Amino acid sequence: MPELPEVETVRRGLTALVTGKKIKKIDVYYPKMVLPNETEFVKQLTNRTIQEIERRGKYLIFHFDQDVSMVSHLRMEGKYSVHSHEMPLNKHDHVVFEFTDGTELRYNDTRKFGRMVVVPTGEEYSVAGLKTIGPEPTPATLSLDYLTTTMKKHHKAIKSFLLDQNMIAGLGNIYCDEVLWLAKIHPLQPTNTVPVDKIAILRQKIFDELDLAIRAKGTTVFSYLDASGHAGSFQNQLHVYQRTGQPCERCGTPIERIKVSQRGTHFCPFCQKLVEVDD
DNA sequence: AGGACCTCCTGGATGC
DNA sequence: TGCATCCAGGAGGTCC
Repeated sequence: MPELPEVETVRRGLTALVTGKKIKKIDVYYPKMVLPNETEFVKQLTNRTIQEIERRGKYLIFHFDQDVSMVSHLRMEGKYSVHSHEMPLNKHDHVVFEFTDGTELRYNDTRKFGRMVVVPTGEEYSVAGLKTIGPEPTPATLSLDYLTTTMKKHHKAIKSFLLDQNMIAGLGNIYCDEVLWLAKIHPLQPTNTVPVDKIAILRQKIFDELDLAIRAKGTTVFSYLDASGHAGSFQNQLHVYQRTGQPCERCGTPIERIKVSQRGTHFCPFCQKLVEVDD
């Protein structure tokens, strides 16, 4: 499931592969995937040239000439790849952008959860999801003050808080579990009961972990690959995610798995104790 | 505010 | 072996 590091890896790969290319033709094999509708999507993007690819949280934003942009979310299993026009399509290739140079950008998505929205440049943030997105998790954009203030306002489980893209952008199931283990916070700890010193540690762990993961070109889970078809390697640096029953690297206690916000959640019951706090 | 649950999807795992 | 059923999950939605 691509999260911030994986989407950033895709953005970098695609930037190198398709910047400057002009779209000649678009084939949509699963119309629900493109918005506002297939006709408008194809009309707006045909003959446009890709100028820049941006990322915000887990969203990719393609900027074209003529003030046209496309907001793309990979959701669970979305993948972009670049091939020559002659290469046969793969199963689950749903949208194909054919360029004037004989190559094409293909969007493949087994579960069909991904969506692409074409909008006038400047209106990207009117797209649902981006409209209310929280700060980017970098030292410059996610201040300790914001995090402390916001966390004091919410009573829900810290894992649910971290997963909420309106609170902080970019974290998904894998990195939430990882940063909570790193910061030694129980995933069910009510957000407003996390002590200030722990909040500062958590914030720093988020920055460090995302930096590390981006440097490893993301985590490869199931079928996820980057834009050039290469697998990331960060799965080798995970401490708790999908390690149920294996010993905690710090204390040896078997990692446990529970459900939080409908998500499989992994943690060390010894290192990450639920702290009772009156509030 | 936030939990509980549903929907969208498919393939891999599990059950018998 | 084969068929049925369950499960995973990001985000958006409803209901209470």
